[in-house]
Amino acid sequence: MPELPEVETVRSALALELVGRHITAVRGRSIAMRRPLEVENLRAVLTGRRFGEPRRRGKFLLLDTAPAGSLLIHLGMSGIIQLVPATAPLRAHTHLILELDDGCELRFVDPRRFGMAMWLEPGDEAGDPSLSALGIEPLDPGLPQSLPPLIRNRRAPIKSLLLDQHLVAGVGNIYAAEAPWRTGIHPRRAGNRISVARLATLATTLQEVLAEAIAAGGTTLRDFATPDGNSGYFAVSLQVYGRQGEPCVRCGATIRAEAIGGRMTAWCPRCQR
DNA sequence: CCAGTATCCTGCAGGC
DNA sequence: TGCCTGCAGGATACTG
Repeated sequence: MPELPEVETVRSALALELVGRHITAVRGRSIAMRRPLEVENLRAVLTGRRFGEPRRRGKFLLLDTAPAGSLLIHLGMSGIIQLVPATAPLRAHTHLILELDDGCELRFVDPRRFGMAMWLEPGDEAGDPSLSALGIEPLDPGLPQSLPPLIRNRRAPIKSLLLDQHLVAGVGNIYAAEAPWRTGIHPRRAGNRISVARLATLATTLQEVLAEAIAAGGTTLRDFATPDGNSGYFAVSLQVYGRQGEPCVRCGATIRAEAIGGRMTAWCPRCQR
């Protein structure tokens, strides 16, 4: 379940190793994913192209190529990108393989198929429904300013609002639990019942958590067997997520968990209000 | 417009 | 041990 930090870690790893590589062949099998994986189309358009600097928008990865155009990738919740020698054993559920001019392969693996990989023409980026609807980048320095007005008139639980990619792009279930815990805000608290000052603090805290996770990921990730999926969530200690039944590391109360907006959410009943 | 729920898919945990 | 059930999770379509 890659969130923004994992995607950013993949991006920076690819920035080191993928830029300048030519795509010599494209293999795979067209299957249904979040958006249909169309291998024929990808082969036609990608073969012979050269990778440029990879970008990230929310949890989307944009692998720009020359001449213009991008491979748009979302890792869903079980997606993995591997940059490995062509001789490396194939993992199960490897849906797309790009052969490169240096004997390596860029592989897209995704057992649960919640992810996607599709071609994006140069002009299509603004018109793409997924990308154009995305909200603010959480790491944008302006977040503490721009987040409060978006939350203040909403009645949904803050946890659900943080997950809404139209508001902030890239926050997933883990950090939507961690940031409120750090700030002492109850995940069920309605957006319009949180003061502007607290929302600004929440925004700053969110940025801190994400930054720590990215920093930790950068050190975790050495080869580009990239987020190994299993390598788990960066060493960044998750302090509430998944800790239901255990003592709160801040106050000792027992961490609770319930579904909020259909997503499992853990919180401390004592220090989150 | 907004809030809440069902849906896709597989791996894994838990129960018997 | 092994089978079966149920659940997790991101984005989105849909319902009220």
